[in-house]
Amino acid sequence: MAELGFSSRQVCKITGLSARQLRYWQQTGLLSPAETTQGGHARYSFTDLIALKSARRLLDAGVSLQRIRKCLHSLTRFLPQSQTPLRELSLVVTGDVVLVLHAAGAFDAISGQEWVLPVADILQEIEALQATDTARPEQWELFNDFGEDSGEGRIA
Amino acid sequence: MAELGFSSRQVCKITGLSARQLRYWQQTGLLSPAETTQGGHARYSFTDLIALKSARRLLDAGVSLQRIRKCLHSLTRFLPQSQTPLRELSLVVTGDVVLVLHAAGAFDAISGQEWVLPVADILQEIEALQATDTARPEQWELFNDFGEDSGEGRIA
DNA sequence: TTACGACAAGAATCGATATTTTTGTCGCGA
DNA sequence: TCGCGACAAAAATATCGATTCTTGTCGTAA
Repeated sequence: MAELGFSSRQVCKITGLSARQLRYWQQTGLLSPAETTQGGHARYSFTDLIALKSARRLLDAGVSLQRIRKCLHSLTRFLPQSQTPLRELSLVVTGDVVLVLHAAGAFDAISGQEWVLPVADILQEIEALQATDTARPEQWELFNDFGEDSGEGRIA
Repeated sequence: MAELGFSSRQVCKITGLSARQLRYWQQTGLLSPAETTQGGHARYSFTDLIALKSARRLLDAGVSLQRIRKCLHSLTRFLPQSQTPLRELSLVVTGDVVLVLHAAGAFDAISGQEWVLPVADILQEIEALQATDTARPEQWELFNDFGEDSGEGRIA
């Protein structure tokens, strides 16, 4: 039976999560232990550990459980699991958003929208629109030329 | 005088912004035309165009003007302009956050915090903690094994 | 045409409160 | 020891009204 997996105690130690959390997450269907002994004791798999540890990280990064659920739920829609080896993903987290970075771009884990503004490309875009005209771009100055707290934000 | 720059009309055409917006943005100090004719007419530089076009994109991506201001303001703190050639940046935008992607990671344009979870690394972490034990990791399944709308989000 | 001033509709933000979630703690029984 | 049920504190979310911010539109003047 020792081969069955990790006990909740072990999981707590490894993941840093509390037993209460494991129980609640199981109740709410976020993650149930891979197996259960006849006695009704949890046995978490190694895979479970990875999931739990990641969830823990998201929590630490300020993502609420609810948001984690949404993200997980959405990700299955946008990531045909066969396609991208999920182990190679990077999750970029801010208080409000979980972005998934893969090969080329990035997208919001909840909406699935892609939102990358390649700043450099904008130059070409403008040049394309105005093949004429004399002024030539010197530098990208969107974020330059204004002091610390001189006022609100100024572009240029 | 034609060399001075772009007229507001031209800018509107190129950027897709309205004249009203240009005026307001100038009033609020977000972006003023590089120069002004004696007659008091705006002359935007090419650099201005880039800034405006980027701002437009951010708006389109759902970022409010106020947020754009904050981002711009914060970015100057976190990006010593000499350091990173801003033209090489990518801005990743979601409804609430503007992330700046540079070389290695990503960070929130407002807080400046870095937030990347390299999913793959978590495996090693666990392995390090548990050099023993029999269960071996098969795959990253944090986002697998739950149907479309079978319930809330389930990890595994 | 270009800019300005003024008014108004539409958005976004802010604050305070109510509601729901998540987690800690305790005692009980297997 | 492990899990369960129950209660309560803490956290997150939702809601609603009051402000404030953006932008469109119009009329006027240079």
